[in-house]
Amino acid sequence: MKIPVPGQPVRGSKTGQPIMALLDLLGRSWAMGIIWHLYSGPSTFRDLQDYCESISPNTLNTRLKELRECHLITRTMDGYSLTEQGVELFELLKPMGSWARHNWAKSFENDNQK
Amino acid sequence: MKIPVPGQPVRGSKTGQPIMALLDLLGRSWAMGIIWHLYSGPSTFRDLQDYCESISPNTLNTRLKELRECHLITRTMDGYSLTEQGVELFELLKPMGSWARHNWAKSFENDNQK
DNA sequence: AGCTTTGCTATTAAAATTATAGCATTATGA
DNA sequence: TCATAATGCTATAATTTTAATAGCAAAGCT
Repeated sequence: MKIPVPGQPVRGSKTGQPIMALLDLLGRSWAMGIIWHLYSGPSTFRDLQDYCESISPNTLNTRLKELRECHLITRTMDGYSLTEQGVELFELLKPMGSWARHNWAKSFENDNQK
Repeated sequence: MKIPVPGQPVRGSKTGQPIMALLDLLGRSWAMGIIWHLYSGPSTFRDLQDYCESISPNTLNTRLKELRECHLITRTMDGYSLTEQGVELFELLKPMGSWARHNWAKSFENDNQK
């Protein structure tokens, strides 16, 4: 799969609008999960495999490469970790966590009719 | 593909933590793009097809079903549109747009080495 | 009655993801 | 020092998603 770069054609935008490139990148399996997890600290490849219960090593490796080329993660002596930009992005993702818990999840409680 | 419901096993969480269910849902092709687009107003099925340049009708339909079952979009007389929750989620997604443009995209400008 | 728009379904092909095994380093430990 | 374990993967094949394309039924003009 082509790595989405702002300014170049990506899914959703022939001109590669940054937000579309970003959505393309993040909308791949496990991408956001990896970022989410790395915020709590650097992880080894195997840590990530454990965290992402059902990811295959191929996919994990592909995702890591993409995220690295897109400047969101990097390798350190302690394993993979977020770059400054990665942290910035996480900060934007973060509010989704509380919204999911406090608002979104609640709306499923009355889903027993159907 | 199983529709991710908070409280039930999803990719990334056997207990279905809300954020994981949300990331699973949004991390599917075009999901965030659809939400992004619908914020600008209700769209018909065909509008969405045009917007999501390369989506197939099957995938679009699948995604629409998922987003509907997860209370993020709904059908109105004008076509598909965001629910209140969908709007809330968009508001959380929105900052990513300016960050992508003003911060993230900039970091690619010096990527001509390699 | 014909033509268009809309919201799909069906079918097939291509691509992504998973599952599983396993290998080459580099510690670690006895 | 030699075995053992941890790490970061690659290879291969099976499965699942997604895309491409055609087309149809229902509703709305004209």
